[in-house]
Amino acid sequence: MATLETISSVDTSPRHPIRLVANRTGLTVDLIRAWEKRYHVVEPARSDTKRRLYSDYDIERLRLIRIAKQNGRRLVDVAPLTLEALRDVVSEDSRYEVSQDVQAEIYRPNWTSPLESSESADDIDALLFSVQTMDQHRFDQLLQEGLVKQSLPAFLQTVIGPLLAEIGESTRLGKMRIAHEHMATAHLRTFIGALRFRETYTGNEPKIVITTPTGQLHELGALMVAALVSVDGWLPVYLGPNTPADEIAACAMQSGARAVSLSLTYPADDPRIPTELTRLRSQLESKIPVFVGGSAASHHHELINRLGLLSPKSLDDLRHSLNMLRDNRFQGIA
Amino acid sequence: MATLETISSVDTSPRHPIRLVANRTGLTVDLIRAWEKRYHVVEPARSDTKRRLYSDYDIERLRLIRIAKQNGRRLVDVAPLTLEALRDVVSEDSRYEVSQDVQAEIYRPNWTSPLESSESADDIDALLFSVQTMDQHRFDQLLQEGLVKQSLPAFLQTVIGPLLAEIGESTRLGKMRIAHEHMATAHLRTFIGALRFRETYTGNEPKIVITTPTGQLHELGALMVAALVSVDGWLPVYLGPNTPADEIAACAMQSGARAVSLSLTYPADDPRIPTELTRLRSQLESKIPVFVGGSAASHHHELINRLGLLSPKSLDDLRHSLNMLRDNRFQGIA
DNA sequence: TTTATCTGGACAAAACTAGGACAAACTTGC
DNA sequence: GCAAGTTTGTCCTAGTTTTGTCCAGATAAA
Repeated sequence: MATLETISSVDTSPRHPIRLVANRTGLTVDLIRAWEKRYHVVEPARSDTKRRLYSDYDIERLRLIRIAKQNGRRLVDVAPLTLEALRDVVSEDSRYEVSQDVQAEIYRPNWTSPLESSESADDIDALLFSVQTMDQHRFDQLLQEGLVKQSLPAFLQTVIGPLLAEIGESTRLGKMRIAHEHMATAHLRTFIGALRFRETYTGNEPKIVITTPTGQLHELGALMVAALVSVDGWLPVYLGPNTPADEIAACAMQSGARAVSLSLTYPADDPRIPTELTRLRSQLESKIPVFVGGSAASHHHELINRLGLLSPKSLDDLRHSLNMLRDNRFQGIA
Repeated sequence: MATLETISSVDTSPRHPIRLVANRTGLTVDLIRAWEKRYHVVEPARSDTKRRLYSDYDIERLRLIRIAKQNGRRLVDVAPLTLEALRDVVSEDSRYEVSQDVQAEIYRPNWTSPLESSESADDIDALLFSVQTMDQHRFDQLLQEGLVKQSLPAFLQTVIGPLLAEIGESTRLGKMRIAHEHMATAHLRTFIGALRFRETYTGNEPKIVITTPTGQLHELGALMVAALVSVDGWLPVYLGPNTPADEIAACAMQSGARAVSLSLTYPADDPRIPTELTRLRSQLESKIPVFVGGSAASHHHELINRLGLLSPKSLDDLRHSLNMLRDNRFQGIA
């Protein structure tokens, strides 16, 4: 539960000086102050000597407002919005289309006393049921609702991850048809892919190449990573599944990426994996870390260590390492 | 903020400044004002300082009028129309927007001949350039802009189709890296997948199962079909690529689909295709037509005829057949 | 000491508004 | 086929609002 708390909401503890906020958001120091003066865009806490101290929440709001302005919004209109409302606005605008967002209250049934621990479990059951009845519309609806209820990282970890595991298991045991699995996978591909549009783009984000190596055809894990890291201010260079090592390296070079993330799921013992990982590591600058995740990563534990690749224990672990790297506090292999 | 109402009707609350409207519709600020001055095309609300504030309804009208104009309509004629009337006009025009023979060529790209010149050639060049420079943000932006300029069917046929052919060709000739192709494919997968959300859902739509058979891993063609048919009031049951025949049939049965559409692209001569198509046809009710499209469909011409499958000559041909089927005027094999 | 941040105000650039001018493209009438 | 009229996109001017940048003097941090 403690870990869930830390990832389910944006940190509101005030600690960042204005200079850092300016660097992180791409705004000038003067402008941040002017916005505060005129529209109370953010009202940072103060140190005992009146220095402004911004929280992660403030920074995220400023980044979103910058994007909203770029999209043609007026400061007056966006300044009073909450973080969630801002996300919606930016998401809607950057897609140039009617928002697909659904207000959770309308569809949320009258659960007067939901059990805390099983709340996500109920969601997953409902999702599984909609898959088995091939009710696509309900499936999409449930995904949207689930996302409204919690933050994106929490949603991916508590709903999407377990859902994928359940669907895979059910199909393997014959409780569900391959057709059901296909439908769910296709919809999740669309859904998670669209999540990246919710996030902001300033042009200053550090880049990370995300893909799966040759032979690995399942891309949902990689796509989840892409959605996840964009929350933390990275720009994912997403290449889809099944990318040869040479191409990954070339892409990292051309795009100037600061990291590479691979996802291994199935088949776990593909004989091409050692070759590909070795080639990738040798062709990449050594200062660029390679993260290897996914359910099949543990099958290659020894190889990963030998090559000096990184194998985060969880999505949270990956996020943490990337945050360190982004802020130039990365220490390499733990 | 978008609520559920947005799904069935368009929001009329005024909140968008003119710059944002210009961004979304592709019109210039001057032009929007000129249209208002001359024909009262839209009469936006005003802020307390006389700034124009447009509603979603206004934006949708402007977007449709832009398309109608591009199709040769005069402003005087379309300016007074309601949103619904405009939709009808645009939908009717889009049927004749592209000449039949050009469509056939594009839908079934000839990999050895270069792209024919068209109005969209500049757009495609810009898209190709953004792929080669790995400028993902620009790529997405260009896709959005392209979609604003014309109707969805026309956009898929004049931009997306040729773009895919061009990328494939460039990669084959070594002018482009595999990494570039991967990035473009991944983004297009997200983009086209998200298009289906634009359409409305009443629950009464006839369903069509859309997928690719075992061995066919490229799903973009199938996904384009899914986006396309939803414009004409079908509900696509999209299964992603690589679905076994038994599963397609089971899915069609469970969902009560009235048609099945398959896309064949690569490899064109996969030995599993005859078996799979035969199995599918034998397991499906005979009244359910199976459409087989994609660049590799012509390699199986004889097989398709023998099994009584349908091979539309173009995306427009497919749309036409489906419209007939939807209205119960379908005559079977042409 | 030097550098960074603070407040409050000044100023200028950018964006918007209204009204009108103009040329290119298109239509109509002969 | 040509001239006259109409339609339409773009541009201009001048006044207002909104927004970004800069400055001065004071205080705090490195």
